Amino acid sequence: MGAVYSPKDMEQKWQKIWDEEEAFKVGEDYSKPKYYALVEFPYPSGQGLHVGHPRPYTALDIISRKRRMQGYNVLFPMGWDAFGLPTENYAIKNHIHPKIVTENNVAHFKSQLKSLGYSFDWNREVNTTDPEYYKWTQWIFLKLFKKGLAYKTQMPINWCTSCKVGLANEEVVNGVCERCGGEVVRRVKSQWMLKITEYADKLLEGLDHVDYIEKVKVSQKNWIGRSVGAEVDFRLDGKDDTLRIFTTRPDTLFGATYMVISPEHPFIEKYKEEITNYDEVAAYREQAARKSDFERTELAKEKTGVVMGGISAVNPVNGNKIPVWISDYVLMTYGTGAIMAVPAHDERDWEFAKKFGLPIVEVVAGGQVEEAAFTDVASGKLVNSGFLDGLEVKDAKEKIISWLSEKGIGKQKVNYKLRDWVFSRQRYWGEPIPIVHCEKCGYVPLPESELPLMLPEVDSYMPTDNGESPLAAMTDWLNTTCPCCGGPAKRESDTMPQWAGSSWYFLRYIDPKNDEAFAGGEALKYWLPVDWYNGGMEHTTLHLLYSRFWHKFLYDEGLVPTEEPYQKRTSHGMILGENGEKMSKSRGNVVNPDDIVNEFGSDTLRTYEMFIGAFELSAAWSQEGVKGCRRFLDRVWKLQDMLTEGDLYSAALETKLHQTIKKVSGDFEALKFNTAIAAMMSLVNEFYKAGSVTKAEFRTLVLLLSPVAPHICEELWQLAGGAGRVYQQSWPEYDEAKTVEDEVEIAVQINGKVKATVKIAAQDSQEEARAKVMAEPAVAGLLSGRSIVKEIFVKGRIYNIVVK
RNA sequence: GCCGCAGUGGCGGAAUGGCAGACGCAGCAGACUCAAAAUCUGCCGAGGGCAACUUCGUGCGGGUUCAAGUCCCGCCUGCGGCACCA
Repeated sequence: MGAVYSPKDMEQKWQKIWDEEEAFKVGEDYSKPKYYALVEFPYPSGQGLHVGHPRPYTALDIISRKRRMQGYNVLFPMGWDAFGLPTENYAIKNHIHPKIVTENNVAHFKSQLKSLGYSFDWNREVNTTDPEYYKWTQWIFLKLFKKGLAYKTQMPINWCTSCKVGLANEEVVNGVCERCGGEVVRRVKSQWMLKITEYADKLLEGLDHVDYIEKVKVSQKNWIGRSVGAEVDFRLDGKDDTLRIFTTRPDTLFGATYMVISPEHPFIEKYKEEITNYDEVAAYREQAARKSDFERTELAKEKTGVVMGGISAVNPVNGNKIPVWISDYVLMTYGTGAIMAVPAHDERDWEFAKKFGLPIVEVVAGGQVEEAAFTDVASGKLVNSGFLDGLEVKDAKEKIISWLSEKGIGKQKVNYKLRDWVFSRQRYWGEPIPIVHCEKCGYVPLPESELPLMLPEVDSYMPTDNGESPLAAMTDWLNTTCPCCGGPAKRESDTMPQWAGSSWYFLRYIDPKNDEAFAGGEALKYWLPVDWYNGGMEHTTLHLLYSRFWHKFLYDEGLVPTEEPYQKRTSHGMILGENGEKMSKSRGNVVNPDDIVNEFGSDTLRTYEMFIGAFELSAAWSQEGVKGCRRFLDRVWKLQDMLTEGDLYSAALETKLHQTIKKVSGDFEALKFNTAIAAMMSLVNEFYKAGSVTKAEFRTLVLLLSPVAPHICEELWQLAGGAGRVYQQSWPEYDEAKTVEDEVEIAVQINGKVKATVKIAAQDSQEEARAKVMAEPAVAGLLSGRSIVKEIFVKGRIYNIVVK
C-alpha cells in the first residue's frame, strides 16, 4: 500500500531537485533544434500573484515541457516588467523608495511562481528596472532618435488629471485613464514621440506572414486603420489659396455641397480678419477646446458647428461656390483636418446637413437620399456627375483620381488611424530619456559610453501639479554639459512609458548577461523568432504592436535577423470569480493561488486551471471543480497499488493507450487542455475498470500527465521504477494503426433515425456491413413491406437506409 | 453603428456534416462504517409507458442534405473590441 498523496512536501522536494539539477537550464548547443516559448512577463504588483496569472504560464509550461521531451532545446524565460505607476504611487504613499518596493514585490512574485513548479530558466531572469537592462532600452531609444524616429513636439496630449501624466491614445479607454479611471483632458505639452506611423504599412503587411489568432490580427488591422482615398485641393473663392481635404469617396465629388474644417484648423487664424462672424467662430473653438475627448464623443449624437462667414470654396469639378463650416466632428489629427461634405452619401455629413439645412445632392443612384445617406458602394451608378455619369463607384474613383492628377489638384492618398506614440511620462519611476537639451545645439543624444543614464537616487519623487516631471526639480542631476559643444545644458526630465522596457525584453532573454550588446548576433540568429507567444488580448494594440514596431526597426538597422519578433500569438481567457464577475477586492470574489497550493497542491491548481474550460474563453472559478481535479490526481496516485510488472501494453488497454497518446499530443498543441485532461481521466477510469495496470501502461500515463502535473509525475515515475527523471524522458509515441478499434458498434438508421446498433469490424466494407445490418432482427422487421431507396454507409460510423 | 466571439442538461463544458451531452461538478441510490467524512459501485436532458420502448430536445424562424449543435439565409440575446478616422 503506497503512502497517502500529500503534495505539499513532495512538491517542494521536486522543486528543490529541479533547481539542484539545473533541470531547465537552457542549452547552449546551437546544433539542436530550438523552441522559444514566451509568456508575458508580469508587472510585480503589491497584491502578489492572482489566479489569472497561472493560466497562460501553465499552458506554455506544458508546451515547453513537452518540447523538451521531444528533443528540443527550449527557451522558456521569466522576468519583471517593473517600472510603472502603481509601484511609484505605493512608494509615495508609504515613503518607501520604488526600488525597494520593486525588490520586495519581485521576491514575493518569484517565490509564488516557484511554488507552482514552472520550468522557467531562472538564470535568464530580466528586470526592466535594472540599469544593466535599461541601459539597452536607452540605447535602442538613441538608435530611434538618430534615425529621426524619436522627436519632440508641442502637441495636445491626453492628460490624466489623477495620475498627472500624459497618456498614449491606446491608454485612454472610454475617455478615461485606462489605469486609474481618472478624467482625461487634452493638454498641450512638449512631448517625446515615436514615429510608429512610419511603420504602419510594415506592421500591417507583416500580419500576413505570422500565425496569430484571427482576432489579434483583426484588432491590429483596425487599429492601424489603413484607408485608401484621395487628397483634393479646393480653391478658396477670390483668393490665391486652397483648402486640402482627404476623402475615401472622391467619386462623390460632384455631390460635395459644403466643406467642414476642424476647430483647430490653421485657416481660422489665417483668415481671422476676413471671417465676418469671427466672434462666433472663436467662441465655438473655445468651447470645443474645453471639451475633453470624453465629452466630445458623449455629445457626438448631436452635431454642432458654425459657418465661416465671408469665406467660400469652389468645387473643382463643377465650379459651384460652397460654404465652409467649422465643426468638431472633423478631427485635426486625421487626414488634413478638413473634409468635403457629401451629405447624400455620408451619414455624418447627412446628419449635419439636415440640422443646418444644407443641400443634399444625390450622385450615386440607388437610395433615398432625403431619407438617409446612401453609402453602399457595391451597387449603384453615378448620376448628376458630368463625365462620371453611368460609371460604377469603383470605376468612378479611378477616373476622378486620374482626372484630378492631370489637373494637378488632387492625387491618391493613403491615411492611417494609427497615431505616433506619445513616449514621455512626467513621472519618476521610468527609464530616463538619454537626451540633453542645449540652447546652442538643440536636442543632443547622450554618447553611448554614458549609458546607462541612471535615475537619480532621491527622497522626493512626487508628481507635480504643473505637469513637469519630478526629475525637473532635481537640479544636480538635471544640469549638465552639452556632449556636443561642452556648454551648459539640461537633461531631459521626462521618463519613458512602461511600454518601453517590454518592447524588447524577449530579445534580452536570448542573451541576458551580455554587456557588449543587447544580445549577441549568434544567439539572436539561433533563437529568433519567438516560436509561440501567449498573452492577454488587452495588449493587442499596446505592447504587441509596440514591440513589433521596435523589432521591425531593429531589423531595418540590421540588428536582429527576423522581420517579425513572434511567429505565433495566442491569447487566454480571463478567470472570473465564482459569481461569474471579474475578480476584484471590492467584489470580494478574489481567489489567492497560495491558498489553493496550500490546501490542494500546485499540481491540482495547474490541472484545474487547464481543465476549467476552453483556453481562449473566460471561465468562472469553482472551488468544487478544484476538488474534482484533486480527486483525479488522488486516483492517479493510487494506481501505484495496482501495478503489475510488464514492459508491454495489455491487449485490453492497448488501443485506449494509443488513442490517448494521440489525443493528448494533439490537444496540447491546439491549446485544448481541457479535453486532453478529460482523455487522461478517461484512461484512468479504464485502468480502474481493468483492475490492474502494467508498469509500461502506467509510465505512459505518467509521461502524458507530466507537463500538466509535473511534481506528482516525477514521484510516480520513480515509484514505477522509471530511470532518471520524467523531464528527461522522450514524449510517448503512438501507432496510428493501433488507435483504431478492431470491432465497433455502429448506428443503423432508417430514414435518418437511429433504430438499432450493430457490432461490425472496423474495417468492414459496405457489403460486409450490410450483411450484418440486415441480419439484425429489428432492422429486418422495420424494412418489411417497404422499398429501399438508398443506402449510405460511413465506415465505422453509421449505416443509413432510406426507405419509402 | 461597425468588427469579432459566444448561446448545448441543475452547473463547467464535449462532439473531422454521421448514435448530442465525452470528461468533470452537483444530485440520487447502494456498498464500506457504530456513525460521519473519505473511498468504491450504479443512476443521472425532458415528456409518456409496468415494461420492451417511444416522442421531443443544442437561443428563434426558414432552407440545403440520406443525415445539421455543426453548412446557408433571416432574426434575438449576451460578452469583448473599435467608434464622428471623412
